[in-house]
Amino acid sequence: MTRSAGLAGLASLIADPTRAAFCLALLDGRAWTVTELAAQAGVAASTASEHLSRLVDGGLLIERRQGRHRYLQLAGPHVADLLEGLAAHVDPVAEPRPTLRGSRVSAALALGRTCYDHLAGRIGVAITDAMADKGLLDLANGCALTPEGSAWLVEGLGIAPNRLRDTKRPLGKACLDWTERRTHVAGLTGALVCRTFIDNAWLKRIGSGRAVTPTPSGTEALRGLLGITLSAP
Amino acid sequence: MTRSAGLAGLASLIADPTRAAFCLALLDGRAWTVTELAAQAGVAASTASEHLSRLVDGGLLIERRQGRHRYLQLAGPHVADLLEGLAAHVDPVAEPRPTLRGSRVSAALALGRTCYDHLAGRIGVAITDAMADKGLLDLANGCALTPEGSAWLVEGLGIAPNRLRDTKRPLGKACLDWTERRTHVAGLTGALVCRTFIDNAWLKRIGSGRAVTPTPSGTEALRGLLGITLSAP
DNA sequence: GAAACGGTTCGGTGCCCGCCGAAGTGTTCG
DNA sequence: CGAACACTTCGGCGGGCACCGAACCGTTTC
Repeated sequence: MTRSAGLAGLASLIADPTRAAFCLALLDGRAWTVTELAAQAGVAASTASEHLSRLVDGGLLIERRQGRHRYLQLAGPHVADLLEGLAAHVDPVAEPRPTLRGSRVSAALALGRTCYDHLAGRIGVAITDAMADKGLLDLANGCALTPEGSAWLVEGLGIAPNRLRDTKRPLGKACLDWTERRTHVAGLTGALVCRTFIDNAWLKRIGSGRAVTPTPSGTEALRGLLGITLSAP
Repeated sequence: MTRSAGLAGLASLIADPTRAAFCLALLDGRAWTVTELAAQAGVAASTASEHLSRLVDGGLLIERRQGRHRYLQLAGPHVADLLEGLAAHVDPVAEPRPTLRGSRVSAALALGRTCYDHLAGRIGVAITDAMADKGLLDLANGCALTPEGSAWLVEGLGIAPNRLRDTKRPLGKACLDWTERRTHVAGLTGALVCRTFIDNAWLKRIGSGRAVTPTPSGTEALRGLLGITLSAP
């Protein structure tokens, strides 16, 4: 009885279209302000403020107050997993008709973007496929990291071995992409790969958005490490 | 925009306490009638009927009409995964104070039960732990099935190798148990193990409920195959 | 200090939805 | 055939909540 109330309470946080829009926007892992989110969802700032307070109270978001701004972001990888899991079960929805300006934006997003703390888009899928081909990931097992995969992260990417001993998070985890309709690697492995690529300046963010694009050294690294050559957009 | 509406629509199906109670009851994988679910949730049959129609329309449940009965069950493993994922994120809730009759029922459930199509409770956790100890599962990787695990399913449990080539479902998958607060193996592996134990009459259902208990031959099989000796309840 | 800005609080409005009981349909059983 | 049963449909009631604009508070800028 009380258990169903808890489940319903959690679901009701996401059951409003405006709050759902906030959650989807925040899935890029960055921190947004109240006004930005209000504009994104098309509601008044007062409405957004109330919704966001509910999401914070419900534990889905955390807030960081700074001057006259209030920055909001997802409360952690578990929330991102939760939202991804839900979003993956939404039946294939009618795509909004493409606009001229919209298609340029979505072309950049389709090439590569952050999905919370890992990579998605064509780049994310290509990395996943290449790692699976080399026996580093086991796609039949929910993108599990193989022993060879652990070794590759350490020797190929230069990740400290103790970084792989996260007690809570699964090493490899499948995340369903909604532009490619393909799974790509998330979990601790996805986060470490993304972080390495950004830290090494192999990928850089476009503007203030979540889209990312390879730098020249990144294009080289993708080919050298994984044999990936991205086709033109 | 339309994407957030889809996400909100899916969440709103679970956002009602009565519908959430239905979903939790159906998580045992069996088919229930409208009247049974209405009694379980404490609402009128007419109310339950309307709720259940919504859940069917939303794709979470499927129905099978048979005579004057309407049997309802989860639409598939993906729905069970979805609900498990949500339920796992509900913050540790105040346990309902135990009643005398209730404690006997929950003792049986705590020992062993079906959780959709795999095993949960102390039996489910014990099997998972034993398989991990023998190197058949990789707990750090989301309960992924190792190559040794595949071989064990075929040679130890007598499962046909082609049964392991399910294109869609992950082989191993972690499922969080809410009585043990421990992960246990789900996914295709969990389903095959559960099915083998039931088919071999190593476990039998208690009454019409979802609780299961080992038979004498099952106690023997648990010790012989995995070295498991269950302590008294 | 004044003006601009980001955010919050507060009334008020309208809509949606969960609930029930009563009446109706179809099935089973005697 | 009639009674019991499982379920559905309908009307009506009540509560909750998403939304907005206006007023207000604190910060930044000029």
